[in-house]
Amino acid sequence: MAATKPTPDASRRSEKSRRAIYAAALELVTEAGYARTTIEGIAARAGVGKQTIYRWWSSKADVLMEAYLDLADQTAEQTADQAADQAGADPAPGNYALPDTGDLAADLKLVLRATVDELLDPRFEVPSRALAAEGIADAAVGREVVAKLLEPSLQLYVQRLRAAQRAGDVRPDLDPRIALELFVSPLAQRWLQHTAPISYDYTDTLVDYALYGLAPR
Amino acid sequence: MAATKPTPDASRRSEKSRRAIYAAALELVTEAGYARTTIEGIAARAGVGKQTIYRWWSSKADVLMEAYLDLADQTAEQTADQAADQAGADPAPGNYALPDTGDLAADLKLVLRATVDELLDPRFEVPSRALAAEGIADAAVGREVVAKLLEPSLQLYVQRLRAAQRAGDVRPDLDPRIALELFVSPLAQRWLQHTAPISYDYTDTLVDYALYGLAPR
Amino acid sequence: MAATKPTPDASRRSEKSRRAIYAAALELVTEAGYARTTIEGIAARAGVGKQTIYRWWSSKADVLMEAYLDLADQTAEQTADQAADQAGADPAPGNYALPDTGDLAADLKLVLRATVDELLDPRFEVPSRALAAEGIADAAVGREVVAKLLEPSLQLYVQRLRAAQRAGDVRPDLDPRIALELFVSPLAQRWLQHTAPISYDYTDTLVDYALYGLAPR
Amino acid sequence: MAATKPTPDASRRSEKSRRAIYAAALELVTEAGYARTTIEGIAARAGVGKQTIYRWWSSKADVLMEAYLDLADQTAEQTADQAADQAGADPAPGNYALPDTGDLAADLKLVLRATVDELLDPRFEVPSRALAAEGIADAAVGREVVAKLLEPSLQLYVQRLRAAQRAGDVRPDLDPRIALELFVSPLAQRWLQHTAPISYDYTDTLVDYALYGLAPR
DNA sequence: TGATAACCGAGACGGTACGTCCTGTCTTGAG
DNA sequence: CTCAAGACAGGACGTACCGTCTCGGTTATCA
Repeated sequence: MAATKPTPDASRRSEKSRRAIYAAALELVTEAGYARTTIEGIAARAGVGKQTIYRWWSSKADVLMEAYLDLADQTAEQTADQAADQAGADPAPGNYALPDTGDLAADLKLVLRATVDELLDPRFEVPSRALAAEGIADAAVGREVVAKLLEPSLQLYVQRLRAAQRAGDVRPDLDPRIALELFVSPLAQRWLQHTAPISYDYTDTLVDYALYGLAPR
Repeated sequence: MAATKPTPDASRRSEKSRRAIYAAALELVTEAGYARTTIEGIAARAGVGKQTIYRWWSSKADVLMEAYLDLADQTAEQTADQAADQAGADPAPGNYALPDTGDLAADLKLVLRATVDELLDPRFEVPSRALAAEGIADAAVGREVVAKLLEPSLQLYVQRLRAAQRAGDVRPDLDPRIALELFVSPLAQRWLQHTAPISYDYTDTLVDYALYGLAPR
Repeated sequence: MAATKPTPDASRRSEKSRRAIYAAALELVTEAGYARTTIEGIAARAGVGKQTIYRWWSSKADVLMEAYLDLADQTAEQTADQAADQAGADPAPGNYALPDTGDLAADLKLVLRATVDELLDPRFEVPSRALAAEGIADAAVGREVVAKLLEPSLQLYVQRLRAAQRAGDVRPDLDPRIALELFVSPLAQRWLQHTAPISYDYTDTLVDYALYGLAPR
Repeated sequence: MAATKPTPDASRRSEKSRRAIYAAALELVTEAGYARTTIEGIAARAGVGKQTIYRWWSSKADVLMEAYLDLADQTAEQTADQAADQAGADPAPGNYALPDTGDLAADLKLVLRATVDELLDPRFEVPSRALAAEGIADAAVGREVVAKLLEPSLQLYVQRLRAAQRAGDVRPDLDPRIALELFVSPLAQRWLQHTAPISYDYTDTLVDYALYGLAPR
């Protein structure tokens, strides 16, 4: 509630500058990597004074976070528009739920395949990997990354697993927040740390292993 | 193998400086964090010329990597010595295998509980998290981190799971390298990204879920 | 004469703002020095928008110049009022002439002693020194300073010396504009450049040296 | 004596950088003026890191002061060399005394004419005016300017006037330090403040007025 | 008696320079 | 040759002001 700094007046903010800064930040991170991207460089590329960046963002990570969220929002909107063109009215912003066809394994495989696509799309990969790395190194950034990028997606899995529990497809006693990690975390770790390549086959296998366990039946 | 630079003469290297640099690097990373740790700072704290660092290491991450490996080796040696005092001669450096009591679930839970202890020990946590973050941001560092810190540990799980397959405790058709991720990666992600707290209960649960699957039997 | 910019309408100018800007400028210059006085600082102290300053003045030096002239006018008015209270009506603004008692040496010593007083009065010293310095550095400012602050005073000496020439107290062939510099410039230089302290004794000595020369008679 | 900062090691100082900085500072001040000359600009023009300037000098004025002193020394050396070529051995650095031909007026006029030449030489005029202005605005700089540039020259006049007093050409009771100001300060003020042009005629007149006084004989 | 045009406070904006910090290279003198 | 020490060219940091601009909000004539 309380203002800590001279509090800039958001209503007079330059929309043009904001968009130019987002674009410059994403371009530079993609071209040169996060470490070689500088506030000065973003300002220069965006044709903006440095102070305009420092006025509205607290750090390089903060700029990139918002730029990435903006990119994700716009992309989601486009995807939704295309889907709406095909399937009828659905003006909802944000993806609110995982598919539920009744076949849990198939639904999870579908979603994870889409995640693989996204993780391998260079427009998303470079900035989101940079944000993840910065979030690991800096706890404050980490909280933001988890709260705004990671946890919302994970909650969709929680909901889908709860539905599966109600349908009798998942043991009723287990914790969905832990269960989802069995197939999500392995993918995340392979992608983040390059421990091994990721593919549709791999995520399909993860779902099978997780649903039916490692021990023989 | 091949030397690219004027090749420093390793036989004349100052052992004292090397140890002082390791100590300074670990102290500074723990005190101030990786980002605020600088080569100049390490040199000053170690009472060493900057060139001595640049002569033997290629980057801040490289210094910290070796310092951390050295710390881990020394700690492992001490642990081994204590174990040897109790159980007889065992001069082997490095832990070569996971325990195999015949009870796979119990063995995995034991090892994961030890991992939790290590991940929460501040002497290890700060530098290894820094290395992980740097490894995500910088692919070259990432390869080193995976090859020297991560993969060796994972291979121990592969071996234990193969033994379990031979014993009939794990389905014979599944890939151990993927299987191990069901309980290792969730722990890794929670620790790396602070998505949720880690505990003995949590790792025990992971083992149960992974071995017996999410679907009802 | 001709206006180059959108020509502000002087009749609608805010008198309150003008006075607040003068006060703020003089205060800040006195407190912090000319270099650390900024347009933003003056605006903030005066509770005025920056544009109000840029609308009416062309530079920091310009603001200070007017503020100083205003201060000098007001002070002269007060002095004149006091004198008028004692000696009868004299509503004239500005001091029009040096005293002429018939004793040139005494008159000059009196005026120079008053000048010493003014040069050592902190309310005048700081801003006028700042203006002098800026006038030396910047030729445009210099012209203003000389025309508005310096030359008017010097002309009073010219007039008094001309009277002395007519009275036979000064050689008739010499140039009064040069002659006055013999006692005025030394005082100016000592004050401006702190080459040596200034005092009544010093200015008295200057008058004696200048009137009667260095060579023996 | 006591070191206040990490004290750079002067013996390892780069002579090349020092000379490049002097040259760049003088060039920029002459081309663009003191106010538009920046430390960054000097560093860039000299092909030098900014830190190299901040390591050895405390301010822009300090750089320019040393650069100007260096220029003056070198010029004096060249002049002395030329004089020595004509008149025999005279390896003395610095001009130690004013000429003394026995004719005080002639000697003073000669020296003041040389001063006029120097004050109008653009290589000297721009930087020395800048230093004078900065010295008026900033007391610390002012002390340096007076001690290193101004007072040494004035002391030469003191010596010449003392000799004249011994020779009976100047009244024995007067203070040479004040006396010299009668012809030096007017020239200084005209030059500094552009109150009027300076010329040989003008300085000749000053000497005459000062020696023989304003009052009729 | 509104309209309309200015000045006004406020402050965001594109820029420039500041003085500091650190990088990775190079140089010096001691061992 | 290594080493401690640290000067060097370079470049990014985050801050402070510059001078311009735009935004509502008062005035203060004119229609």
